Amino acid sequence: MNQSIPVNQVSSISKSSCQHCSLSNLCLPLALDSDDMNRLDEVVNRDRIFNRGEQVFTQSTPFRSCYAVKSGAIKTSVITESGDEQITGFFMPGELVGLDSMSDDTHASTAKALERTSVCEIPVEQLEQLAHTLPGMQHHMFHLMSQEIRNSHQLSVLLSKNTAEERIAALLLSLSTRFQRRKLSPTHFNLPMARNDIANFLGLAVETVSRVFTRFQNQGLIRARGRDIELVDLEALQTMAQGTAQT
Amino acid sequence: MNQSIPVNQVSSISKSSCQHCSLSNLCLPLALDSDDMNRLDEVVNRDRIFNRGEQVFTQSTPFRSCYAVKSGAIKTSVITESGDEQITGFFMPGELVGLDSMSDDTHASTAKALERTSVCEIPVEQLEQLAHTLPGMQHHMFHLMSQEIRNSHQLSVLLSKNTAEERIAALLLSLSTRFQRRKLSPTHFNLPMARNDIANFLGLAVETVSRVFTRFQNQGLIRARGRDIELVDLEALQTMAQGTAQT
DNA sequence: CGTAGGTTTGAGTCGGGTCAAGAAATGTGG
DNA sequence: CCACATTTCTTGACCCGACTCAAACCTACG
Repeated sequence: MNQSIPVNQVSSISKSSCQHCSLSNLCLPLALDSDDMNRLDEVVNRDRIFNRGEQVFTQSTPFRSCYAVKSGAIKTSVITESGDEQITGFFMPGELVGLDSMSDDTHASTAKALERTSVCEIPVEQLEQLAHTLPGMQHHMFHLMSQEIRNSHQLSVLLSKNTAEERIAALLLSLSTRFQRRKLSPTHFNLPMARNDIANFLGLAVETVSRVFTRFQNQGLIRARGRDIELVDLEALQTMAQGTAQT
Repeated sequence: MNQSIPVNQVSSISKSSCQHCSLSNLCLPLALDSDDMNRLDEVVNRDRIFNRGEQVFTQSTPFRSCYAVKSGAIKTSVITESGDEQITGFFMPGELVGLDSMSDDTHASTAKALERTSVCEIPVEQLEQLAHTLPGMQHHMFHLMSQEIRNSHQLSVLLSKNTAEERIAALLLSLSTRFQRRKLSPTHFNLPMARNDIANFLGLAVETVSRVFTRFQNQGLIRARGRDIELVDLEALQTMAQGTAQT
């Protein structure tokens, strides 16, 4: 399904570049002119592929790079001392992973591919260097990081104020808008993550997630067959997710 | 209690500066040499005072500045469409407020003084400018922002994985380490916020917070008289808050 | 085709929310 | 400085949403 994005996967033909990447309007170069973009191109390590379940980076290991998702999907999570995992975010094509680690020299979280995923690796050192030389880049980095803060705050709101149904409605809508941003159908898509991951992310038990999905189905809000999801009644979902800004 | 911090409150005598501020090891200048610090000094608008309950900035209003807390305490919160408030953080002296707004030209949250509070106002425009000229400054900004992301992730973990008791233990310990960082007693301090705020922040009902406080008291973990808190059994609190990184 | 994840459904329990009502603390004005 | 008002905090009784435990059912894939 995600394969419909025309990213440069035919690595042999013509060196790929940020300029020609279909995700450039979502990813880093947003504010850069074509000259600056070439500078960015030089430091990016393209064509890194991870299979489902493989770790892109691991909590507490040295922090070297951020990663921009090209295709596929990634989840990030933190492991608590007591050993259990809390998923802190899902990252789709065009989104930048690893910003939470820029305060330290080790990764603050673990990133794992949810499906076969390709990423661009961007060494931090060069990134900071670049941000220093290009004001637009610095501004964009600030932008992305503060966006990340907001997202996390939104998650907190969700976790502390909303019911299971509201949380799930909100997640579905968030995914919907993100698919739309990539010019894909906002009402019919495949979930990149398992029920388990959804439950973990939203602070629920798997069983609860499952129950809510079937409840939504019975109410005619969605149609779900495994990971294949169709949002039937967007309106209803939106009012249900009420005060929940979409990520 | 907080008055013990020798910040420059006698505004008339000698122009105050970042260099002489007792909080400089917590606040912005961390990575700056004295020359750079002078540059910072020039753009900082000192001596802004807010009384308890006054707003430092308001969600959705134009974003112009970040604020470093000099004395007192601030809470930030986001208001959902459905009208209720979610507190996203408490900020103590030496901490920087407003970083979540750097992605937009309007504030992502509202900041309100919990008690009489003095802050340094730092215009963003100049801040970005400064970060651009001073690599150390840029790095420090990245550091602070990613720290903010981590904190927020920690909050998410707390909200989705921990019981009422664990959440409260974690908050108390977080406050404790922050007092300690300022060379104040880590075991005996005044809560800057009301029970209500604690409840809101931790996703609990006020009643629950109250109950847990008295339970802790009965178990001999703390001694609480209103906002006056004494941590009696740090050990026990720490094991209770187990997999919870201290902010 | 068989095994292992992943997903769904049911039954029972409990942590923490809600509602209600005092008790303290804090503020206000005369 | 005191009487009153208002907010904040505490305690109790009750209830419900979501968790746990348990078991069956898919579906993908070697």
